[in-house]
Amino acid sequence: MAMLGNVLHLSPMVLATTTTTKPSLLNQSKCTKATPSSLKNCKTIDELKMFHRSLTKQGLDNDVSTITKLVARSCELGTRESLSFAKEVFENSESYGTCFMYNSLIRGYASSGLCNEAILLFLRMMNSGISPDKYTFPFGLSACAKSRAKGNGIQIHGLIVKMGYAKDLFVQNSLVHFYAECGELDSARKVFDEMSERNVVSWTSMICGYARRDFAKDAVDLFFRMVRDEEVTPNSVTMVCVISACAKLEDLETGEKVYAFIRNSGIEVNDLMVSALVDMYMKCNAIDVAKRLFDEYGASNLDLCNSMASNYVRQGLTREALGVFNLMMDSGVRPDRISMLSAISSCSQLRNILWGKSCHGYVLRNGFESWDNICNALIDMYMKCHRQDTAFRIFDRMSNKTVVTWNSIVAGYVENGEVDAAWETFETMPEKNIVSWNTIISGLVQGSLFEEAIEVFCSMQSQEGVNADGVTMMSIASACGHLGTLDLAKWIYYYIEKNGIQLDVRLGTTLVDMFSRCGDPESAMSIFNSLTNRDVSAWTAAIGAMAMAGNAERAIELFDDMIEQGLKPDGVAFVGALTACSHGGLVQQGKEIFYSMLKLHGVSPEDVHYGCMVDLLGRAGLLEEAVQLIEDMPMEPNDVIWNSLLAACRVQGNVEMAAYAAEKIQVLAPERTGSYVLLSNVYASAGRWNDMAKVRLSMKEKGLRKPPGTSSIQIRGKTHEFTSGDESHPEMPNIEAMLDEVSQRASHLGHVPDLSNVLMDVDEKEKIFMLSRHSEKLAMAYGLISSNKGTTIRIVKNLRVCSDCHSFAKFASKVYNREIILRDNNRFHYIRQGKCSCGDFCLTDDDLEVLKGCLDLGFGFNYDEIPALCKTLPALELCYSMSQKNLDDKHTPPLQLPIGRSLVPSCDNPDDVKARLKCWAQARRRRFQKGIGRSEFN
DNA sequence: CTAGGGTTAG
Repeated sequence: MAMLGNVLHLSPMVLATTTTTKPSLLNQSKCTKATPSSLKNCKTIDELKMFHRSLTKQGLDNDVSTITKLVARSCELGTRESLSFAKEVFENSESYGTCFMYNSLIRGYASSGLCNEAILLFLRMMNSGISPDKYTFPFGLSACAKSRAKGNGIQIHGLIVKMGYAKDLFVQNSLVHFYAECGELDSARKVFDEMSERNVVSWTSMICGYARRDFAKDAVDLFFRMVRDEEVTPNSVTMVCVISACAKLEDLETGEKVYAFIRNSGIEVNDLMVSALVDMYMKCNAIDVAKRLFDEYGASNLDLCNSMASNYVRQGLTREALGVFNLMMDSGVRPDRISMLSAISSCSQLRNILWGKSCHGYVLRNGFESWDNICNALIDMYMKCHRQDTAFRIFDRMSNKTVVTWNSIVAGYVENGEVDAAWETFETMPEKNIVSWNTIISGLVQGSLFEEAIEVFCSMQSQEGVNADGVTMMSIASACGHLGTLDLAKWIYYYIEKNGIQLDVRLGTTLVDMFSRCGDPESAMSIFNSLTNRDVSAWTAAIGAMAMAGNAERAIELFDDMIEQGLKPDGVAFVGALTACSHGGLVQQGKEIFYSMLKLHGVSPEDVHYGCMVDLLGRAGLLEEAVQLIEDMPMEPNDVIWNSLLAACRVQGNVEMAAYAAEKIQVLAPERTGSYVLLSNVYASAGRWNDMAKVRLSMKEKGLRKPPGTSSIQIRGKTHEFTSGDESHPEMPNIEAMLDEVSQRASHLGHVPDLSNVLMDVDEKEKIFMLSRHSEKLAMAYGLISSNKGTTIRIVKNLRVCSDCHSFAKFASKVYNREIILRDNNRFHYIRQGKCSCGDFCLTDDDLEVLKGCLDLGFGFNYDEIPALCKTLPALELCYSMSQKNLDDKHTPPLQLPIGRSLVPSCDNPDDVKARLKCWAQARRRRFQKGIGRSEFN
């Protein structure tokens, strides 16, 4: 990613020799006599500074060899301060201008991860007329390899050939390493194959190249070729690479073989190898073996601790990770920045802001904040702990500038002779990279701040040098799915294609989910069909898409296909299948799937699965069975389960059971407002106004309020959000006119407003008005007037859509010939031609017979108020056509019967409703037989 | 010259 300008065309200004800066003041009294050999004892930057001071005092500061070692030592410490000091010493001694000095600093910068600076130095050296030696190229290439500066590395390769170093073994080795690191394994292999002579390093570089990319198998193969066929003796570095390849492959067998090889060949097991072995055992899930090794080699090995801790974090064993961390501190090992990454990540997973902050403090005290990955980990931690402001502060302080921008800024400073400023430019906060942006965006998505996430994504677009990757798009697609905006979904898909972002299974799965949540199951399925290597989550997303679209049969087919393909369904997949059954009213299949979970697939049903079953049985009117299931649950039923039962009671109109369920919820989750609202709905439907008032009063006493319902609709890229009774929209007069028109036409078709949806103690007229101003109605009316004729209207609602608005949508779809897709917090409603895909409030053929009779007797009805009878789709259309005919027939106008609240308000038992309706149906048949009545129903 | 462990997603 770091691409500096063309080596040969770099502005000479950048390369201008800089003047000296003054060394910082030091505590002179503490100076001891410095000799080149005492350098080894310098462990801190202060000691190094003291050493330098002492050198200067003794007049030894022009000993090139010592100065170079000092520079190298200082670089090794790897803090900003130490590198700055190294640079200072370097600038002071530049009069010596040796190749050796340059080599040392280039290497220092490269090994500290400051590759851009290293490359700049390399370029500066090339342009200053100092001839490089065979060491300069490897150092320069190492910097290019680390920062993946492919272009610069290729240019250096050109220079190598031009200057006649192409046959040098060391240089060739570096080229192999560079190409492998940049993912150009073919080029690396070409250099490797053409070498006339190879040493361990050549082999190791190539093996490591394979191991680091996704060719771990090739790495292992090459290793065995090296030791068996070529009889080259590996060293510890080779072994570390091979072990890590086994770790990647999660191949314990080969790993153990390699370990045996090490013991037989007498290679000394060093700390790094132990770390690699521990890592390998951890990744192969042999935690106990890893732990044994860890205990054996002790906690004083920093690398080993880091390896152990990071593996614990990866497996979500955060407490164990922090335990390792504490152990380190106890044994006096100072955690480095790699340790801190694990530590911060643990705090982030634990959402422990207190420990997180103390990690941040440690980071600041040690100067680790100059590393981008440390900053990114901190941003993640603060985001997950809901300290968005702090996260953003760190994020904003990170540099926006790319290397190219840096180059020109530095050039400008150098031109004006502002050398300090030029170097300071490199000492700003680390560059914001794609991970930083991804961390912020995903943090916002996880905090349900979806619009904000998309906003940040948009501002990222204007950042030069930062390009969205698969991870970015997963977060953005997830945000889009929550917002339900199809236009955005389409744009996201287009964006991914246009920018050539690799569509792997994970991203593909997110897109399937996104399209299905945006009400476009066709696109969801076409993406699913295009995916190769589908895993269980991909299938689950497709099952969910079909379930949400109301196509339960297809969902179950997919579920069966998945099993047939040999994939093992997991808990989430079962939730998808059971939800499909529940929404499609497939009681028998749902039961079969539920009971097959443990028996056939070895997946223990969790509370969510019981919730699905309660939902399934409840919707089908099998309340007793649902209660029985709850009682048989092996775990304590939670509030979600009771809420499923309560919702079923609402549909079935079972007051007593509703009250029982609500009571349970109020104990388990007193803050759950929805249960009060549902219960008061049940009472209202049953006409038990006193009980309803009591529920509302107790809500008030507890200070609970029904969250405001909001509905949004996108018109020409702009989102319009409505709340209930909201009159702020500029087009309100037109919206109101439209609302009146729809409700008038609906009432002509026999629709009676379902006032039980109004939980207010007001008179009937007021109720009718309040009902007519529900947010989803406002959004629909606005959609009808402001979008083109015949286009689909898409609404997203935060709460569950009320039954009256559901009816309203069906009438509107029929009358205005519009497809309406309504998404609420429960499911999707695809409404076309007066019918809805959701499966609720729809009738079976059997029920239809009953309803025909009902109509025939002159009862108008409210589609949504026929509980227990409502299952299938085609029925609704028939009902519609019947009521249409009813309307046309002057002799049987729609009757205004006491059905506003419920068809049979006093009746708690759905079977009674059914029985009564059946009587009517029989009456109708008798009339037909006598030749009275209308024959078009046959 | 070559080296394990590292941040973001679900």
